[in-house]
Amino acid sequence: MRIVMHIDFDYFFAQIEEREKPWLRGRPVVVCVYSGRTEDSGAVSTANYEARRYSVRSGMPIALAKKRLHGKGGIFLPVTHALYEAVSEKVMTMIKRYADRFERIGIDEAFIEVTEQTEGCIEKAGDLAKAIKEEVKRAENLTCSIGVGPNKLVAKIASDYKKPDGLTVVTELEVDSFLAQMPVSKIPGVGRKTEALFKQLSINTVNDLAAFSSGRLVEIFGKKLGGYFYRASRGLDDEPVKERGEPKQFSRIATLAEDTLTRDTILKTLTRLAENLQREVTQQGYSFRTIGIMFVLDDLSLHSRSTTLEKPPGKPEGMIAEITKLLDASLSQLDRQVRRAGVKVSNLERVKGQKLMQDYFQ
DNA sequence: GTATGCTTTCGGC
DNA sequence: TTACGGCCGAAAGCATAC
Repeated sequence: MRIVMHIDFDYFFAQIEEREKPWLRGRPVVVCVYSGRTEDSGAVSTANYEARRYSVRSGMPIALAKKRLHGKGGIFLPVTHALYEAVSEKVMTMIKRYADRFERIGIDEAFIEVTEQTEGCIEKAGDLAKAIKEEVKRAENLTCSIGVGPNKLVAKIASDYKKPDGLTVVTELEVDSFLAQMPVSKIPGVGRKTEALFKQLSINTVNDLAAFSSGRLVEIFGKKLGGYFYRASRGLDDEPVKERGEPKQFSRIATLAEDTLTRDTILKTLTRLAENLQREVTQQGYSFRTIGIMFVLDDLSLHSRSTTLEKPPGKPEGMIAEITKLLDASLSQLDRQVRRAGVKVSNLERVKGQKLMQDYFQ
């Protein structure tokens, strides 16, 4: 049997800010992405648990978070992404040393497979999880929550079970009873929409879901997703823990000073983003064949359009020319004003002769 | 009928 | 009363090739 661990750092950005500024401890701390449009426009990235007590959540408008924390001594800070990246790099390197295999999921999460070094012994895995938590606390003064289970699915649900600073170990024998009474929304991939659909079908708990036949689920959700739900409700999952490969896309998006449909205004922003993006992608040693633009309209709906070229655009001007074409094609279709504009490149290929970043550290 | 590739949308962090 | 980021990967939806 496999043993997999999911490690999730608690309110990562806000925790790092607290660590850097200890006087913030005990107060509601809200880390924000300010869009620059008005004083408070933007969204909440992360909030610490004091702020969450007042129902401040990731993704909510900053103005709403301020309202919820009115008179509560809330601290609002802008994101300092370079700092979080640097901290992430350190803790991930630390965690990797404990792993047979390591898979980083975003900036503050990772799966590790530990089957071999624990010889499949779940008690050893629990001790290992404790050791990881202690080292992370000692070396970086950060807490995390860890779930241990027979696969990625169970480990992920387990890490969410007790937080912050939690540790939940689920043995193979315990999987069914652990999952049975969970709300279906705890299953990764079940978001607001799927949850609502489940509710219509009187599926509220994982147990309810497990009572559905595989055929019925496939009918409703299709072969892939239906099959996934069928297996997930039984705690079954054989996704391997695998190193993250090469990146698949790069993008930049920005909020415009005001909603608009003026071609020139939008093109200026797209051009700036494209130049910035191209610099980054080139520096990282990639070329790209697919170029896309995307818009968030004034009702927050999404619109995007992309094109794939025969070969990578040689110079920035080539990229800008494509973006201009895409913009003109889009503008004739848009019936709402543009709030945010972005550029995306994909279909990446490593440029030969380019040194990998990691080669510099040998 | 199935595999493959491209574009657009969705959802997580 | 309303309020609203910046990324990423993957799914969905579609067309085409075999």
